[in-house]
Amino acid sequence: MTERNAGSPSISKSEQAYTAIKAKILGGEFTPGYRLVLAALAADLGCSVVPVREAIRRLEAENFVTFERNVGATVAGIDPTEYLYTMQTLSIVEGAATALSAPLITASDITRARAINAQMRECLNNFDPVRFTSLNQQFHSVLFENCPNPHILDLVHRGWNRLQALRSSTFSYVPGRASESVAEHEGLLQILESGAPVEDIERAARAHRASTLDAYLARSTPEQQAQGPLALSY
Amino acid sequence: MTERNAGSPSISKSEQAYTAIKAKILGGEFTPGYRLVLAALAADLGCSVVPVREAIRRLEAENFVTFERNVGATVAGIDPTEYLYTMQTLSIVEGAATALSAPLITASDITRARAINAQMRECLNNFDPVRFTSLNQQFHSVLFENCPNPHILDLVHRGWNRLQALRSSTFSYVPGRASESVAEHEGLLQILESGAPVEDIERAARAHRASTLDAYLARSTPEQQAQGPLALSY
DNA sequence: AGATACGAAATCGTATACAATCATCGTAGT
DNA sequence: ACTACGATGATTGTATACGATTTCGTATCT
Repeated sequence: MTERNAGSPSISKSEQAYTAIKAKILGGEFTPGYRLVLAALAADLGCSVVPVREAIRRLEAENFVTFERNVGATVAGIDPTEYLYTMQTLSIVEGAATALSAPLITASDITRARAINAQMRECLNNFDPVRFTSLNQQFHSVLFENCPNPHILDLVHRGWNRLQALRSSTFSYVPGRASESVAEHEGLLQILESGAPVEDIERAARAHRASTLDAYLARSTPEQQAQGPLALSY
Repeated sequence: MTERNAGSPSISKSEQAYTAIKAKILGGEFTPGYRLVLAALAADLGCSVVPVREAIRRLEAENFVTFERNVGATVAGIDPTEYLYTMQTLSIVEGAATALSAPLITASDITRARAINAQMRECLNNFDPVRFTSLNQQFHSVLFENCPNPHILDLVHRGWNRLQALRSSTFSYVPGRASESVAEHEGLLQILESGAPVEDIERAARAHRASTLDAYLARSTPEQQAQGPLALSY
């Protein structure tokens, strides 16, 4: 038997670099505007610059970094409107993913989601934002992971990643929003159980995200609020 | 004054490679399944393999090619369901982009779109698919280019690119669909002129794409038709 | 003092070289 | 005849080297 990867990498440096840099962006270690210097990253990762370049170009194509010729890469999303745009985009693709998943969802899925939401409710006392966010993602994953269209699912995942990057750097949590969110989750589950038409499910999923955005906007500057019709939930 | 780029490139080989390869994919020269060999591409482009690698990783992040470690890259989308998924995704993001553009659209935009649609109508005799497709893209551009959310706009553009790649390789045009399309365009314009609520506009934009998909499905195999609830237009 | 021109340091861009890995095909053994 | 195995060629993965470009500090001129 040909023993594959006997302790040796089998995972390319390029992949390692991609994962490591992305993790640092998502984790908030590299905040928006941070300058990504090839040589420094390479030294940090213990490899040469070539794999790092590849990783950065990939991250660029995923809109996690911006790149300028002969100048270099910086972590994207320094603009506060970025959060608005990301949330809006996510509301659309997540709404669609949830709607497309709905016909395929099982009773056991619903039970699982409800259990997660119960944990979120418990989590409201001694509020731990990290745990709450993780549970929130798990909850929504149950609702949209059945989506048969891989492209849409991919867009949803990218949106969540992007959101995580923005959250761990610039944007803070809105007090009181967490408990609202838990309540809305229960509403979503009931709509799903009732076998409502997909249109209603999409509308509800969108509205859920839109109200998170509204909660944020309510505390933000008038200029941001005047960004035009951003909600797109009916 | 420092003369910038005096005849010299100023555009990187990496960028050239990216553009060239993407163009060949979109143009149908590299059809789905085509094996992209680094050395061959590099020789073709007159550069070394490093820029080509970067270009390919970027194309991978945009889902134009699939990549396997130590094996290489192949042009993506060989699966016929790919067309369904792409159309569905596009119906969602384009619907949203059109709806978000609607409040910002001007009377002159409408006039311009109507002129383009008139050219499409003329084009129906002596049907030229390439010209028709180009006009079609121009028409829809007018309707969604005002979208204030750059992320969504980017997704729409990617969708159109992806569609073009699929069209120029595997999928053919559905006879008779073109004239239907022109008629639907006029309907869209009237809804926009009437100042209908964004919800209606989004619905109409989705439905327009959905009916193109339906026309395709009507001639395809039963297995594809049984792919589940793909329409998501109400 | 302010603006401009110059130069050095930092950084990116790409070619080349070589190691690592995988696919193919021929050969030996059953 | 068929399968297991090993050599060979093709292709990818990465390091290093060096040229190209930008940036920024400094000196010079007005």
